[in-house]
Amino acid sequence: MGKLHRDFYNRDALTVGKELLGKVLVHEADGITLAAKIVETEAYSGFEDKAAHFYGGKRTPRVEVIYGEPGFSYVYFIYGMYNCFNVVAGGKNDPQAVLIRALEPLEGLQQMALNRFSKPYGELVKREIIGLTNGPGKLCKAFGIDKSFYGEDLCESRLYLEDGEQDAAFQIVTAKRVGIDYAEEAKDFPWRFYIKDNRYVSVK
DNA sequence: AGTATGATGGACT
DNA sequence: GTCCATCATACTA
Repeated sequence: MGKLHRDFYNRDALTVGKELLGKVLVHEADGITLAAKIVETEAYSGFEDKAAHFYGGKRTPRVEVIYGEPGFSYVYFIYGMYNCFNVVAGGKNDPQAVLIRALEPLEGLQQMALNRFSKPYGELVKREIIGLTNGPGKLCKAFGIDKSFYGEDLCESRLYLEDGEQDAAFQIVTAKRVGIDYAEEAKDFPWRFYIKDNRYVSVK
């Protein structure tokens, strides 16, 4: 069960987005390990993607990390309340990113419950259990991912990705991306990927 | 089931 | 001042 290394990320976002399904996101925080399987992703790819924060080659401090080496984290703050976590793909000066949209918790459920709802896992009702990590803002809260994780090297830090179980036989569903109605023709690009029938997927 | 609405603040023009 | 790669809650049915 190895940590994913730089070459994995050094491809276009559509490929990386698909292949990230079934992989495991791990955060080692203060002696507590949080781990969860990636079940939903979205690709943001290239200068022509009107939904992407780097559309048209826009290059501001916020998106700078996306123009750098692959395998780093791009975290952004949205709607005044939430953080979203992306993996930088593609090569240098080739902007590609994969938004992690949903996870299936594997380890550290107690801490995730505390992070999300400020109460122990045993007190969660069913919809809260699903709600731990079934959205991009939710999973960041559960994993304790905030702006301080901007630019983390996922190949070298407390936050990383590793291979999933080998028996992960699943079907990949391809769908439109979520929350980008402003993006004209790009809003219909089929660049969202999720594991069919997984209950943690945010939008079916 | 679905639809609507308000929260809340940083990035950018 | 405007725009968000969202979410929780409050409705209607």
